Amino acid sequence: MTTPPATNLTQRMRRLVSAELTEAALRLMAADGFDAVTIDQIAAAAGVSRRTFFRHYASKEDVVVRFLTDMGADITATLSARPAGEPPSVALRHALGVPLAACAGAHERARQVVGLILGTPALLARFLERQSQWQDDLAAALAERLGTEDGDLYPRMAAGMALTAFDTALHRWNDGGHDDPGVLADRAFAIIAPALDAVERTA
Amino acid sequence: MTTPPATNLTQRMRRLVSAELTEAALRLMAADGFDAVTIDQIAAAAGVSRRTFFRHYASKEDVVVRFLTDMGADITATLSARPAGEPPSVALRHALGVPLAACAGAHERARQVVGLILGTPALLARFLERQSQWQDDLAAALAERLGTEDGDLYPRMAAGMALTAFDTALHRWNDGGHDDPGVLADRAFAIIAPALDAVERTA
DNA sequence: GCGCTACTTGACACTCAGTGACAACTTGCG
DNA sequence: CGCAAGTTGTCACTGAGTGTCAAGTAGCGC
Repeated sequence: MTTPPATNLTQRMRRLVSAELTEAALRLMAADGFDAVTIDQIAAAAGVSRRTFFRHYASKEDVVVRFLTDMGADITATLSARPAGEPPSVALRHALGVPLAACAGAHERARQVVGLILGTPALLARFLERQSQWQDDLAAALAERLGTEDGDLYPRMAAGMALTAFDTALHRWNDGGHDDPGVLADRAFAIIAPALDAVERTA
Repeated sequence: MTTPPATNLTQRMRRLVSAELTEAALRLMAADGFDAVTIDQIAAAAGVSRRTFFRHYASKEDVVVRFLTDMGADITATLSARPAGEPPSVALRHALGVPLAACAGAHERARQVVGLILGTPALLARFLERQSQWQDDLAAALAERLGTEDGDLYPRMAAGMALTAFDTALHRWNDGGHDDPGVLADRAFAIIAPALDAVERTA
């Protein structure tokens, strides 16, 4: 879903270089920290020129955070695909299950990336900026689902609460907690459910 | 509160230069946009050298976002000062009332700064990073207030929900809405209240 | 197979952000 | 008056990010 099949050899080569760059970047950053690694080092480790790095990624943060963009589209698509009668709390839990499943899937790599992002101010800032985009998209999809009028604060609030639950689960999973991110998310969503599914919503 | 009285002349001069820099920065950015303004231009407009700019502010973003740091301390202090028996939704509403009041107070300037922040990706990222710090502090203060055990997700969730309400009110106030930020916040907090004040909290 | 177009790459040069070091100046205090 | 502390300007440097141009290679029609 996030990796459309590469038909051309040119496109496959391009993807290969991108993958080489992210792998080199993550390996170096895991060892020395985000700030200590220069783009020259990343490019050299991947066997390309510095200029080529910027043809694949817009910035040093981007090479770590890029995949979040595609994930945002998947999240919103998942929400839109949920049955119309489903309560918002359940639909949102399924939507945010997409990135959580990605964490639970690639355990070692995911923990490394999450730890790097949450532990680096510059990366955390970019991460939150992406989440802000997720919130806008989720709110739009929710408003579409529920047919709310424009002035209503509920869609954006619901999206924000769901992302708060996601964030809290992610933080807890990252520092110390050996729990599964899914069960942490379930606990977090149980807290916000009373607000998401308040009775007078349909009135 | 955010501006301790300057005793020394040296300190007063320093504050004056800082104020001159922020005013020059905001004036230039309001005209040409954040990215188009260089630090050389800001320093020149304030009548100081480029190096001096960096002795007052750590980065170009910092000159716009600095005041948020002091505000974070005020917010947490306000929360801690609320009566112990007060429900979390009310206490948090009062705490987040601090920055909202700052908006309602300096109308023209506040709208300018908020519009600049919400409309500039780099500034939005820094803004959200600061809010993430607010969330940590608020969660710690809440855990202290309620005497929750370490594994409990509630304090961080409650802080996140309150900040979601704050953010939503701020966004709505910024684009279009001529409402008072306070009443927007009241509407937003009414949505999250059922989750914040769930009955089995004290059990 | 030949040639043309499109795409990617490397190399060079440039602007701007941010930092370290040093000398000159001013304030605060004895 | 004289000294310690703090602020400022200048110079020099690293690193991020961008524009431009020439060279090389895949894709495709002839």
